[in-house]
Amino acid sequence: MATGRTHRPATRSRGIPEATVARLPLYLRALTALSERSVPTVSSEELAAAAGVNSAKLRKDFSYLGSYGTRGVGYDVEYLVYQISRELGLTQDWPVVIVGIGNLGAALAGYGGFASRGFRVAALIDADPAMTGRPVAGIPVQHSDDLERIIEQDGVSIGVIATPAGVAQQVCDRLVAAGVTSILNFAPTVLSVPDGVDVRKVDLSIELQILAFHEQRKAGEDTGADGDAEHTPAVVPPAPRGAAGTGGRKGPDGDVPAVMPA
Amino acid sequence: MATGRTHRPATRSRGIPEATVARLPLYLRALTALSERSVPTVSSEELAAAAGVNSAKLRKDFSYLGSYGTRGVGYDVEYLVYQISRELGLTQDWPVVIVGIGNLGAALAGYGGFASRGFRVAALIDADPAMTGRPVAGIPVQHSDDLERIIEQDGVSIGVIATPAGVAQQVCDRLVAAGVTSILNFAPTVLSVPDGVDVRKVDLSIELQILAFHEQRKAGEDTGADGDAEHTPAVVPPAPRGAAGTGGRKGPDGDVPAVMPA
DNA sequence: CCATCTTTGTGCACGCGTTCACAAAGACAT
DNA sequence: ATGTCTTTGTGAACGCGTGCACAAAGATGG
Repeated sequence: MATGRTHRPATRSRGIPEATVARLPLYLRALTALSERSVPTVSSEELAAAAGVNSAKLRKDFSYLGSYGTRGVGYDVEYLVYQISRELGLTQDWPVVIVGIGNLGAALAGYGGFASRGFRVAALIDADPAMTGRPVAGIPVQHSDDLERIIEQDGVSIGVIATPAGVAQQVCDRLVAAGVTSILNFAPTVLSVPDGVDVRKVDLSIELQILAFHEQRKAGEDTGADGDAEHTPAVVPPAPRGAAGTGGRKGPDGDVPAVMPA
Repeated sequence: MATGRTHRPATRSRGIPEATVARLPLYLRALTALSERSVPTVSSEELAAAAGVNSAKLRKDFSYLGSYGTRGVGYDVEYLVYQISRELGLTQDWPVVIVGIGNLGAALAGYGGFASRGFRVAALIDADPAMTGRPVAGIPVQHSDDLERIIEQDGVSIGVIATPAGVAQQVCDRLVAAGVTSILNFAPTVLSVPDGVDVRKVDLSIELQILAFHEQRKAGEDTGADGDAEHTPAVVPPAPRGAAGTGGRKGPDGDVPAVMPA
């Protein structure tokens, strides 16, 4: 997955393991699909297959929520949808603000998956005055000067940061100061936040780099060439020290405006 | 984090733990920033702070790559940048195709972080004939009929899926059949792929749901109200069974075109 | 050349997460 | 009512990842 976990030291909230919490949305999605097909019950085996996990893991996950299954039959789909939704807090309305309406911010604003799960885009915020008032995905963009007012007025507790990396920390600080306690960060930076605030990050570049690693390994196995070569001893290591080698100008990252971290 | 790991059973490629691989891009980013500021060396303590991790963890991570540090001094920034880049396979060019040029696909196409790390957008592909030929982020969109030809011709091994969920598996199958062995999936579906193919997924909706869970927990602790209520015994469970309760029509998800999974 | 001080590299212990494997629970048929 | 068969729920073992704490390595100063 492209998700970065937070520093949260595995606080095991309310006895439900973090790993389990991360899978609940997966089960919920699979169950919702079954529900729409009017399937009354599922076995752990079937549901696990649909969610792409091990059936034993799924049963253990559900056991943390309580005993909602019937032996010899399986789980009642509708009931389970309700229980998981409640557990995840999706039975209530969550107003969300998106800060940074560039390519990515706009794409996120137009995402249909928000409303379907109790998330409501309360506001779009951007620092560019030229954007102010312009409707994106049907919602008028507001200027970042009004950030605090918007947060407090609408009681927003979840913020999405889709700004350039350079301003992400500032935006984060303002969000937190205004009362936001959960942040989804798309900017390529490590955000520092006070205790009690959750941060999750989504980083396209990191995902690609991880894929590249495995891809390289696959290729290396075939050729046997450089794949398992010992760390090249001393030959041709790039000029150690000296003036910043690469390019000189600030790299394409460093404050990427658009999508994800580098 | 918004990243979903694959089913890969912790294959520990080449002796480097998967968890370490996932952090290397983080270190690399921090090191690149230092390099641009012409900082010659860093201690594990400093670098760890910049990357947002524990210093012991960082040292252990680096120990898997070899002994690149100097006791009493720290790590040579340039040298480490080179070593990590090489380890991640970023010293070579990785052509990437993006399939599904909707809001998200377009945002991804315009992402500057690609080129900076050896990733090159080789092609944008969409099934809508109206899109064909239209330039997005300076690259003309090609029709999905040509998918196989493009993959083989450019030797593409990494594919990004940003299509609606409904067609994601088909697209995935075609990509794999054409030779792609690494996939980054933004569609809200569990993709099944043959052995040897890596899949990572990015799912906005899941991230938000995880945040909502913790958010609810925080709120529950304060009021003490519903926060720790036992799973409501038998009262008011939503109509178990019966015609698909919710709406009837296919939900807003199910084949979300835009951004991420539900 | 020796002493001191800094910082790496790692052995070890601990805890979370995963998986196996099975007993218990209940549906269903007779 | 009883037996059989299916499927859950979970105890226990295992493995990975994390973090502590320290010895070894090397720089630096006298």
